Amino acid sequence: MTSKSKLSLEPYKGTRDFYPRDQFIQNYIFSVWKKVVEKYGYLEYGASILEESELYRAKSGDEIVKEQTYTFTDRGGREVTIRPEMTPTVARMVAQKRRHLNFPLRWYSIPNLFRYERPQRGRLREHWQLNVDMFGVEGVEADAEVISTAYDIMKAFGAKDEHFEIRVNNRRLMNYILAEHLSLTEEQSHKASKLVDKMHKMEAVPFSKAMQEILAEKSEMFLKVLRVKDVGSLDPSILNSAGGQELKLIMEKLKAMGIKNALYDPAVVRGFDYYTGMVFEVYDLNPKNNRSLFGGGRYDDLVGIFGVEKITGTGWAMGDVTIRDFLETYNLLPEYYPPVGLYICHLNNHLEDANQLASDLRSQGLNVAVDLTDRKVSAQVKTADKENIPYVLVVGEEEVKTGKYKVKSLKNSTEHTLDKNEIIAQVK
RNA sequence: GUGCCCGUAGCUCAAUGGUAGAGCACCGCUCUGUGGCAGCGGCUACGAGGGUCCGAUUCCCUUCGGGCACCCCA
Repeated sequence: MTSKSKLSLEPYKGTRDFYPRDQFIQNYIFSVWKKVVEKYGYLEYGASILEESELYRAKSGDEIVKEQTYTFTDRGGREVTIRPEMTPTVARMVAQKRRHLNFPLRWYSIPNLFRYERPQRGRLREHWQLNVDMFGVEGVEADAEVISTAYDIMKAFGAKDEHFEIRVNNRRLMNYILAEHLSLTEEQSHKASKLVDKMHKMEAVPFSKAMQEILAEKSEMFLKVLRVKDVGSLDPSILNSAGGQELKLIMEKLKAMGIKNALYDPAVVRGFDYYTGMVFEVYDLNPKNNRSLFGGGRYDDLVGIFGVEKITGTGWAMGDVTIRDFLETYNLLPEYYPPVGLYICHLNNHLEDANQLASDLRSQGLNVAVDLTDRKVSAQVKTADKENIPYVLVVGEEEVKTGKYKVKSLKNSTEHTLDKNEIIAQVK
């Protein structure tokens, strides 16, 4: 305890410190998220980071809770898990108050989530994630709307259609293809799905070969289905299945909404079992960084795990780490600026005057910081410059006498002599 | 959880089995009423522990940290 040098300066493994410039970016990302989803009428909710471990076991199984979450026993003997995702929590909240909530529900949240695993690019132990969900609408209109919110957020960040792609599929359709069209066993379906998930990462030949090993004589038939790029070109029996019709409708709606970079992709599977209908993933199209950014889908049976009547849901989630990487890649992050509009420097014996002026300006709604050091003026101004503060002025004998201040813009080096009211107009 | 690669100053890098240097950044001065430019000066490092060796930043092991791939994907 006495050894000061032993204390680490690093943040805990897989977590980040947010210095003001990092927090600025974080706030920017959050503000874009909020602005867009609130435009669609989504309401913000929140919850504790702690949940009973049982909640995740019911959904994901013992293995995942044990090996990939922060789980501990509290002093009352309860098993507790720090939330690794928000969906079980929101499903719980919806189930609990289902009689008092006004469906359809449009809800969003920006929780921080924790998972215990080895950190790597795009995947840390703590991250923040926008969760957008709609409950109580069974039709594909809800699916199309949630995809549309995802699209609008990408556009609000300044992404162009050619930067990303929305790949859409449907679980019901996939199940039809596997179980009805190909009449596969459970095991074959499972293995084939896992393989399909890797389709875009593999070369065509090894992929076909691997599929052959799983499906034998049926593999060619499946590979043919996987090659279909346009919903309309699907085998009529597939297209006419319930899942096929859903997919067709969603694609039409997205097109009607003016979303041009959405397309059918039979390779979109998504890891979790709880998806029951539409699934989608947003892909980064940068050749150097070709990967899934985020995604979501329809989960009509999830609320039912609480033993209540069926409440349908559809939604998606996007993490701050991956979107930040994406925005950096495309140079879409905003330039840093502090909330301070004016930095007041002062000469000897005029600190009181500087504080008085600051106080007056603050009461008029300006964000003003006073340099409280007795350093020379050049050092004070330099501080303002390094902090990206747009305006600076110096309080001295002359200013106090005349009530006029030389306000300098540090951006373009112009200087104007202004009184208080003029300062307010200028800096605001 | 598995495999491979990496760890020198705040950052990006260099040299070396005989304890290390640059650029940028930072602090100060030139410049006691105004930042950016320039000059001068200053600060800061071999991730940690152990082994081999007369001697280790360099070689070996462990550990911690980082990167990539796999696993998993919430």
